[in-house]
Amino acid sequence: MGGFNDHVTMAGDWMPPSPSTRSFFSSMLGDDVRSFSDLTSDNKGGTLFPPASENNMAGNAEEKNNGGAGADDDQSTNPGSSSEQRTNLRKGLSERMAARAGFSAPRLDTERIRPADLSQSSGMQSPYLTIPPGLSPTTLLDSPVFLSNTLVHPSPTTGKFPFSSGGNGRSSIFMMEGHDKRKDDFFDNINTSSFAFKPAAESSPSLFLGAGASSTLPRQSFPGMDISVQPGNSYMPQSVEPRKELSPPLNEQHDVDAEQRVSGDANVGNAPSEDGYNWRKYGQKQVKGSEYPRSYYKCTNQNCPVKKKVERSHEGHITEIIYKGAHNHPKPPPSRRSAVGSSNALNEMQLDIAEQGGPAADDDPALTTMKKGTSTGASYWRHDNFEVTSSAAMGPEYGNNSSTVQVQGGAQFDSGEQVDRSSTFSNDEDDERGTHGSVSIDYDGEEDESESKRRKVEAYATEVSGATRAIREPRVVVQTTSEVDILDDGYRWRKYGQKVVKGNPNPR
DNA sequence: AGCCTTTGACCAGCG
DNA sequence: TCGCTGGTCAAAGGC
Repeated sequence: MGGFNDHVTMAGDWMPPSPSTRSFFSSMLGDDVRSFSDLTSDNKGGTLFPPASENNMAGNAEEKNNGGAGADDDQSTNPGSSSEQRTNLRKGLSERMAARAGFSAPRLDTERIRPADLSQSSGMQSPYLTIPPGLSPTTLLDSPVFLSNTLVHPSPTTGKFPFSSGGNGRSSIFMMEGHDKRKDDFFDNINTSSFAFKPAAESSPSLFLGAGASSTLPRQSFPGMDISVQPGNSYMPQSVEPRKELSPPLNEQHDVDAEQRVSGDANVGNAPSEDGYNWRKYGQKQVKGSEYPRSYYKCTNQNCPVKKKVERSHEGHITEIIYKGAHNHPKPPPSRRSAVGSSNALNEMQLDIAEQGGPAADDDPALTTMKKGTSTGASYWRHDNFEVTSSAAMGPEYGNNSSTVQVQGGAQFDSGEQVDRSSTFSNDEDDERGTHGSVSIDYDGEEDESESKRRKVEAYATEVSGATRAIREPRVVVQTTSEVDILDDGYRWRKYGQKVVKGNPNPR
C-alpha cells in the first residue's frame, strides 16, 4: 500500500517528529538503526542479525547470507502494492531478510539517532527480550509504565517498569502498522541495540530477561515476543505467552539465544497457557514461509471465541503468537496449567510488576494514554522481540466494556477482561511493506473485516514475522475487529491531533 | 473420566 | 477450475 513510502521517509524522519510515541520511537530507532546499520556494515555478507538468536537464526543463516540480493528486491518491492508485498513475502526468507536489512539501512540516519539510544541501550545487545516465564503479555500491557507514553522513559512516577517505558516506546514503535520491514529491522536492531528504556529497568529485573547482553537496560525490551491481536472478536488476548524466549532472568540475559532457548522458556514445551487462560490445542501445521510449525489453540472457556496461533522454534521458543478475538470471560484462577506458567519467572515478573508497577493499569493514566493509540486499525507494539499488533477494535459485542482491557499499546491484556480495542500506536509510519496493508485493512474497521482480509493480514504478519521471526522472536498479534469501538472503551479521550497518513484515506 | 495433544484429513479462500 | 495454503475437524492416544 501506499504506506511504504511513508515508511521510508519515516526512517529519515524518525528523529524529529512528534513528541509522543514517535519520539520515543525514534529514539529507539536510533538504537535499532544503529545496530542495524552496524550490523549490516560489519556483516555485510550476511549476518545482519545479531548473534544472539543464533538458535533461531541458525536456520536462517543461509538466508542471511543471501541477503544481499534480496535486499534489493525488497526495496523495490516494498513500495509496491500489497500484492507485491505478498509476492515478496513469498520470497525466501533470506531474500526478505536481506531486503529488509538493505532497506532500512540506507534510509536510516543511524548516526544521528544512535547516540541517544546507545547510551541507554548500550547494554542491550541481546536480540531478544525475554520475558520471564510466567510473565504474561497481559501483565506487560498492564504495567503502567508500559502504558504510559513514550515520554515516560523511566517513569519517574511509575517508574519502575522499564518495561513499560519500553512498552511505550516500543509501542509506539511497534505500533507501527507497517512494522514489517521496519519492524523487522527495527526489532532486529532493536533487539540488538535495544531500545532500552533506560531507567526503570532496574526496578523490575525480573521482567526483562532478555537478552541482552546487558542485563540492565535490556529489560525493557521484550525482544522476543510479538504480540498481535487480530480482530476477530475482539476480546483481546489477554496475554502473550512468554514462553521460552521470555524468560531468562536478567542475569541470564546475556546470552540471549542460548539461554532463552534452552532454559528460558520454561513454558516452552507447554501449551501456551502462560497468559492465564486455558487453551486447547486443536491443530498444528507447518505453514509455508514459516520455519516452524504453527499450533492452533482455542480458549477452553465455553463460548469464548478466542483463538491463538503460536509458532515455536524447535527449541520450543515461541517465535510468534497471534491472538484472535477477545476473551469474553475473566481469566480463570490460576490452576493447573496456568499454574505451570505461573511458576515461572513470568509469574514472578508479574508479581514484580504488580509490586513495582504498582498501580493498576486501569487506574493508571498512562494506560489511558496507551489506549489512545488505538485509534486506528492495527497497531503494533513491540518490545524488542516483543511485538504487539492490533487491528481494529473489537466489536462491541464482545468486549465491551472492558474497562481495562486494551490491547496493545495501551492495551492491557488483561486477562480477565476483554480487551476493548486495540490501540494503535501505530505506527503507521512504520510499516513497511505489507504491514500497511494489514493495518489498513483492519483499519477499515469493518466489522467483518472479511476474514480474507484478516487472513491476509495475519498472513502478512506471519510472513513477516516468519521471516524475521527466527531472528526476532516471538510475536504476538492481537487483532480486533473494528476501530470504531475503540473510542467507546469507557475512557475519556482528548484529541490532540489529526493527520492524514499515507495509505490511509481517513485522517488519523 | 476428563482434558489435552497429536496428526491426518477435510474445507474454504485466493490467485 | 485447479492448485496452493491456511485453518479446522475429529479420531486416537496419553496424562
